[in-house]
Amino acid sequence: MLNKFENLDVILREAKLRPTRQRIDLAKLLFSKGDRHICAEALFEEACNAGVNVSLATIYNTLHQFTDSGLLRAITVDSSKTYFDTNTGDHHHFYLEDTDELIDMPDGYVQVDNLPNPPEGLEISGVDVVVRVRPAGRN
Amino acid sequence: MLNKFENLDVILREAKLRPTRQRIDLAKLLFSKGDRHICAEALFEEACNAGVNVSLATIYNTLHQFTDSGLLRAITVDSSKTYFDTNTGDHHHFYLEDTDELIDMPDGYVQVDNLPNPPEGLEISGVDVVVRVRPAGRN
DNA sequence: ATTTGTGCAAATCGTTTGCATCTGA
DNA sequence: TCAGATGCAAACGATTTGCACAAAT
Repeated sequence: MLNKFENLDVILREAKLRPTRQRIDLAKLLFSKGDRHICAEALFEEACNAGVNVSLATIYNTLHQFTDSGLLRAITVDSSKTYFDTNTGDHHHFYLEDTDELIDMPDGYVQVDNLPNPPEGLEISGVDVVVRVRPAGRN
Repeated sequence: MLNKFENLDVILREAKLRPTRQRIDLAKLLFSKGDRHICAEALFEEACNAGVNVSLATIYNTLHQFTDSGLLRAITVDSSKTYFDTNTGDHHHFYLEDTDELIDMPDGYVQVDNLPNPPEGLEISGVDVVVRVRPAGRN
C-alpha cells in the first residue's frame, strides 16, 4: 500500500484531482500528523495558523473531494458538524459526549455479529459503530 | 410496562411536562402509529395536515423535552437532520442512503463483541450501530 | 486554449433564541 | 396568581452556491 506522505502529487493525480497548491497544502496538513478527526472549521483555522492561504469554501470542497476519492472518511456523530477521519481503514469510534471528540478504536476490536439481512433489494455499504462515552460517575 | 397510548396525560405528567394542548396533540401524532423515525419538519407538516395548530419552535421544544424524558430517542445519522425514534428500546438501525430513511433492526439481532475498554475515566453511555445500505448492484 | 479550481460574498437550511403573550395548575 | 409554555420573527452556525477570476494541463 502506498504511503500517503511520500508523494502527495501522485496521490492527488491518482484521485483524479489536479495537484493545486491548495490541495497539496491541505493534504500536507491532513496527512502528516498521523490519524486524526478534524472538521472543516478546525482545518481552516489550522491552515491560517500555518500560513496556508485557503478559503473556507475551498476547505469544504477539498474535504469532500478527498472523501469521494477515498482519502478521507466522513463521520457524522452528533451535533451538526461533520468530522473527517484520515484513517480510512475499517474501524470504529469512541465518541466523547462532553467534548465532542472522536477517538479511534483500533481495527480488530469490536465485532458485529448476527446482523439481520438488509431489506430486499438493498446491500450493505458499511457498518458504523459509535460507542458513546462520558465521564465516569456522572449520570 | 405502561402502554404509551393509554393515557397521554399520565405520560406527560410522569415526565414532569404539563399536558398542554400542543404536547398532547404531538404525542398523539407521534405515538399512535407504531414505531417511527421522524424529523422536526416532517412532524410539523403532519401536524399541519392533521389540523393541529403548533409552531415549529414548539415542535422543536417538544421533541427535545420528550427526548430528555426518555419518550423519544434522538438519532443523527448523516446530513444535518436529526431524527427522533419513538422506539426507545435498545436497538439499532439500517440507514437507507438513497432515501435518507431509517429502519429499525429488531432488538436481539446485532451483537457487538470485543469492545475495547473506554479510555480512562470514561464510561460507556451507549452503543450505536448503523448499517448503511444502498440499492443492490450500484456501487 | 480549455478545462478545472479558487475565493468571495450571498444564499440555504435545520435549528435555536429572545421576548411578549397566553395558559394550566 | 404565576411559573411554565407557546408563537413569532430574528438570529445562528455549518455548509453550499453563483459567479468572476486565476491556475493547471
